Amino acid sequence: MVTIYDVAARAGVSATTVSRVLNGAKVSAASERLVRAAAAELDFVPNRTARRLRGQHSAVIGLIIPDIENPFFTALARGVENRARAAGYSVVLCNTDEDPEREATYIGIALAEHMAGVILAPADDASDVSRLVAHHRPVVAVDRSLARADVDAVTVDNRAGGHSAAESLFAAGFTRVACITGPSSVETAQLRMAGWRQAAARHSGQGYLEDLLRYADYRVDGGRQAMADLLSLSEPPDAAVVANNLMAAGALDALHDAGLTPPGFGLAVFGDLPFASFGRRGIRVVDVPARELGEAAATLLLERIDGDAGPAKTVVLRTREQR
Amino acid sequence: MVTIYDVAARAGVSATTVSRVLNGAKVSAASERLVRAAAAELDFVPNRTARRLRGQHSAVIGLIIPDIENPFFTALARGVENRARAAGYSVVLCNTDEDPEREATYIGIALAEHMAGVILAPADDASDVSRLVAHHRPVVAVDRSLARADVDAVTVDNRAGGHSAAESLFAAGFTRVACITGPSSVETAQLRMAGWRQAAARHSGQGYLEDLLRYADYRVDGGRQAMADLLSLSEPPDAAVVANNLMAAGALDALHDAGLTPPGFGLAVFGDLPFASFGRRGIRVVDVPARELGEAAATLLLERIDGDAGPAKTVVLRTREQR
DNA sequence: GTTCTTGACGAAATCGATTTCTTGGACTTC
DNA sequence: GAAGTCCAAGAAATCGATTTCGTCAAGAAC
Repeated sequence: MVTIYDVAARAGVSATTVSRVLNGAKVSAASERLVRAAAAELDFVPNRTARRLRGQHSAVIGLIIPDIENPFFTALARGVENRARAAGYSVVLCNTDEDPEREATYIGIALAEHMAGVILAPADDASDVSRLVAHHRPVVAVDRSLARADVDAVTVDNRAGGHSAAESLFAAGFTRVACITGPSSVETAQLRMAGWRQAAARHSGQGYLEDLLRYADYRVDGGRQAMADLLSLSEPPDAAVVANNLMAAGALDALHDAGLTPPGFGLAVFGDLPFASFGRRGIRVVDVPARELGEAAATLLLERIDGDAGPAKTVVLRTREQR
Repeated sequence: MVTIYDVAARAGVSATTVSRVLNGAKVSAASERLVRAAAAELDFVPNRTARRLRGQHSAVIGLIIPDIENPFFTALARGVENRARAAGYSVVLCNTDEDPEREATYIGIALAEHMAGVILAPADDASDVSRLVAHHRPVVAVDRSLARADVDAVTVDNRAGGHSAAESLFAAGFTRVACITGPSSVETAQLRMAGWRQAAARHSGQGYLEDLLRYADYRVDGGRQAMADLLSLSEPPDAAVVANNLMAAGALDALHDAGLTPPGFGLAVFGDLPFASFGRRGIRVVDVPARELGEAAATLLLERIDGDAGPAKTVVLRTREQR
């Protein structure tokens, strides 16, 4: 292992001088040349661990997401990374698999690693960031807010999105518009459903509302089963609002099995279906700006890292209906 | 910041004893109780930075991938993570966007952070891991091998996969089987194409081979354009082997525009098309075991970290044709 | 010529946990 | 009861970079 002492010895100066060269402090041109030459010859790599121990800060941001295989979260990660990189920070991605225990583990790691801050897409309402808050480590919640903690958050207007999705299906002439939403313990699932419910109640009264509502799990298989179940009703729906991209893939599969396809059967989906443009024709997509969510969260976090101590903010981004 | 000295003072013991309790060394039951109580009361979190500086090793594995939005690589990441977690390591995901410069930056970070090892899905043939090798840091290449470096690698039998994909299309009665492959500078693109070429030459002579071969960029738009281009030939193909999942999504789109769909038009694809099962019907998928690739790479890396100093190995996983 | 300023640079303290080396007391053994 | 053994636990060194403080010499000011 090459240390600054090795470099110093080789250059015939002190470790202090080497450190100064590395960090751009004032040093004579001659010393600087000697040090740079010695560092290059020895292929010296400064030890970040030592630097961090001394400096007490880390230039690393932790990003904790529930499902790395969901394109929504990878797009979000991309947004975080873009913004963080521009500010000189690296991003460490942690995948919890929707498991609160793994989430807690990663929060512990973020603490112990002295990461500059954490962006968390909470697994569910029970997510506990109190340890981060107690240690004054900046936190931003993204996608879902944390009801129980007073931290910054970035979300989208889920209710409005659900409402306009349902409205546009009614406007297109569909009359029995169902809803497949996520787990009832998840905020986004509740809000998107609430938007649908409001539109559906207006257009067709309270009558069939509960019949056409299904809570699933935000996964492909859950969407498939929910749609199959809806189609088996004696009076099946002729359209549906689906609350996320994965369930929509499953729902499409179930429709296909029943010989139905959009736009014959009306379908409005929260979030894009990447790599599926060929199968997406005729579907109404409520665009959830994943990358922008990530960018906004990173911006908030960087402000906190820079010392902003104001009260917690929530940023709400607009959803937009495509086609 | 709470340190072990604070805990020690509170418990009325020395820092040494606190450290021993934390690391499971022999300590009297009474001391252990005191220390644990004090640590809990103070919400003590051991500083990993200090621990790492002293211990000289980090329990963090770097995983460098070219495109975090490609499900192939996220599945691979999942495999790495599973294996690494089981062995007590954390995984840090780094996304290079196919940019060799960003790749070099992350390799530098891996060095400076003293990560235990690095798993690299190389951006292209020019990837330079010589700095890692020079510092004796374990490296495993995955998906693509590194011709110029003598390091462990995990790949799939790309040539055999390309061959059997083409063969199965011929066997199904198609006669003009095209190939859309990746950049000519990328090993997997060359090998998959070579497998197709071998089968195509046998079934139909050398005649039209070059007419039906297109080099694209492993991205959705590239696949769309290549397929559109092939379909505009005076004698268009009736089937195609597509060398990765993203290009296949684009190709399907182009087919759809031309009013063609599998299985009427034969399509064999390397890699799965997640979230697109509804549109995948009739497509032959050459299953690239992404997760298993990641697991195998992690296994190799962990062996190296544990001190295995044998000569470089290459592990080749079998592809499997689905349906 | 003496005092003051300025600038370059080195010695040593520091960050927090681990580890080696010691110490002191309890317990055996003959 | 003296010598030897064992064990818990503390003092201090250690990891590698940064930073404070101090030194020394060259040039400025009077």
